[in-house]
Amino acid sequence: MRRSRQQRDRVTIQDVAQRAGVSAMTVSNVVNRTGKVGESTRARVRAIIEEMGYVPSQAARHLVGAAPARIGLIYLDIESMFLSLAHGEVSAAAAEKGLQLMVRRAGAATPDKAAAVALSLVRSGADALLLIPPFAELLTGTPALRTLGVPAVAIATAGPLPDMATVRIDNHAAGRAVADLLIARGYRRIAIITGPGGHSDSVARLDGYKSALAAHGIPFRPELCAEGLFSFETGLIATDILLNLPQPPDAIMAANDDMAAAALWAAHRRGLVPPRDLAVTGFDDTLVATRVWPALTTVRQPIKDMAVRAIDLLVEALGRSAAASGAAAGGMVAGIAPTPRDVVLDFTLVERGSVRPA
Amino acid sequence: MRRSRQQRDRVTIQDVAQRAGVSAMTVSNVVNRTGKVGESTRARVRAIIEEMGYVPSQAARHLVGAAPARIGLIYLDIESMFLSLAHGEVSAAAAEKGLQLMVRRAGAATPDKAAAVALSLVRSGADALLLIPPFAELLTGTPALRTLGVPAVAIATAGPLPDMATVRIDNHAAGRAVADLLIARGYRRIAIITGPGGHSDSVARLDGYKSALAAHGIPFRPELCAEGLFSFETGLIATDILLNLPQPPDAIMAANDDMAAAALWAAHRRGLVPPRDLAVTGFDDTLVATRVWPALTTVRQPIKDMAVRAIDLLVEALGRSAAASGAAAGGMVAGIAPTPRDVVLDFTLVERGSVRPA
DNA sequence: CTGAAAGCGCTTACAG
DNA sequence: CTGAAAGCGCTTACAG
Repeated sequence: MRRSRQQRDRVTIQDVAQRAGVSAMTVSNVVNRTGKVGESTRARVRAIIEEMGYVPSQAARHLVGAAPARIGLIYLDIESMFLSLAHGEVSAAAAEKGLQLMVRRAGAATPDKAAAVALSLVRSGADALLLIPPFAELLTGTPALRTLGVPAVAIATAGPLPDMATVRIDNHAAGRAVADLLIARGYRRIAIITGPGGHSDSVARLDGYKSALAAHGIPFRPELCAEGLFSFETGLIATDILLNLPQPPDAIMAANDDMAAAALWAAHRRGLVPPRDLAVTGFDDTLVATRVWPALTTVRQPIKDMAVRAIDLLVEALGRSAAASGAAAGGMVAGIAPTPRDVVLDFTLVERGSVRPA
Repeated sequence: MRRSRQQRDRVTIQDVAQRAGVSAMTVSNVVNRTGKVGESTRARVRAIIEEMGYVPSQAARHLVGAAPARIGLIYLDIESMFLSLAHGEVSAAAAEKGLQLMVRRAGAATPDKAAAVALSLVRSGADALLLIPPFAELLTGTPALRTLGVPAVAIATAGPLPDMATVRIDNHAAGRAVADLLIARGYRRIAIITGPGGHSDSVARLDGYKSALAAHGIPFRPELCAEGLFSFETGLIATDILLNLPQPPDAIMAANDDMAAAALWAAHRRGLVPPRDLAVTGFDDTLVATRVWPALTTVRQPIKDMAVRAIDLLVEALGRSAAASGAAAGGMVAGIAPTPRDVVLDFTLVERGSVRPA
């Protein structure tokens, strides 16, 4: 009489089978579209499934190893619009493909922490890892990642990585595009607030900036180069340092929108009116870009597409590893198409009010 | 030789049992701290679990109905800082308790859509529902919710609801507090941008605003009352309407931070300098509150605490329904402590630069 | 084209 | 304090 929580009105494959007068196996074959079931049987079973509201138990499918894989996501719990967007999009993309996302928070952004969380994720059954900043950089090259033995794909890295697939934009080109725009608009003392030194995407953007200056014969001045940590607060500090320079910049390129918002903030606080007195550009095109005044000219990373592509890569890698073991069992050896290891998506330079118009 | 994806190096309860020279049941009892295992056995088993890196299979636990419940979350895919924060905090709180969160997107904010998604969630195995705005209001009172037969708890509602537990702040008091502050700072033509008419939390805040005016002998003027839809764009429109009034307001109370950011934006666009020319207040204390200039004076809803409390209520309700069926089976009848149906948490009025200081 | 059997990893009664 | 047995809902070989 007593039913466990699971049993709550659950229609099982047996119920459907019995009602349809077939075996559970046949129902399973109908549900999974294996094409092994006759047309008439299939139609009848489908109708009954619909009528009874049957939904396969994910738990049971997992148990027999037939469920879609579970992918592990490590996230850093900081107030970052970009990370929370990325987190959300990955979550949506995974759900779309019917994958289960296992998210786990890393207390700090250190290789050790990252490795520990990755390990715990894999032990709990994660079949693959999806890395969002800064975890790809933290984990790449470590023995931990190799030991885990699960495929990993990273989003928004600076470039390709040897031990995982990557989905990203061309950060060098993006940095170059922003600097080119600023130069085209007549700014000449262009400062840059980079991300933390270790972040190679930030380094790539800095290089793009330098190449733009060089192309236009503008000398690179180290004092116009300030380092931030991607946070609003560090953006504020960096901007104040820049604006206190004997010859302050007329434009500031920030490595993300949060720091760009801070640059605007610091400018307002001094009574400067952007973009007249100071141009500011962001990066990522997060929600804050359109909330601040003036709205930020920024680089849109296609986060949603990146998430979708990353999930696709994961599905592919997972499928391939299954196929590989099957082939091995069958005695075959080669012929497996290589997964693209580095997907580079287009970015968009979004022009808004924080840079003066042409 | 061939192993399914599930089998990837998984250490099972059997492996541990064998190595420890006990039965799987005993290992299970150690893992689940049932207290039925002797001290020495427990210590030995624990050591072996640690050594082998055993992690129980959630799938298997689910299958036998012993796993922590799965809770369904319906979300609306709009660009709302508050909703994305709430989503994130609920996700974190659920993970903290080891609950599995099943999130599903509703295409539109209609009762039908909401009911359909809720049903699909429950059919897929959700044991309970966690409702974030606007789904509690959409679902309350509908036969759908009653039919589902799972406990539901809602976050950030205007008041208690008859068919679900609620975790919220006192919206009337919050509206009153903001208006009181504005009046104390000398503002007298205080406009308000509300949420959509249907939203009762918005109505409650409006009432709080009215009561503050009344308490200070300031007449309520309907023309100072504009309706928004919680979006930045509608905030912009509402603000322009207010600022175009023959006698424009000297302060604007917005129903959320996004619309407050829009009010600031519209003010800047006209060359007004806040808070000198116009005070603006927000609601929710989301990330944008500190990104805009000047930073928003706003009401902080304790989203994180709300999420935690909501999850706790759910766990409690789930446990109780299990206990209830157990008691029923044993022939008992009453004595079940009622779950608190309406938890009211404290809000905080956060003063920042968008209102002039005392 | 369809099915009977075994088993995924775990826990719940039920015995000792 | 400990264990043998049954079963959760599904799918994978293997037969017909």
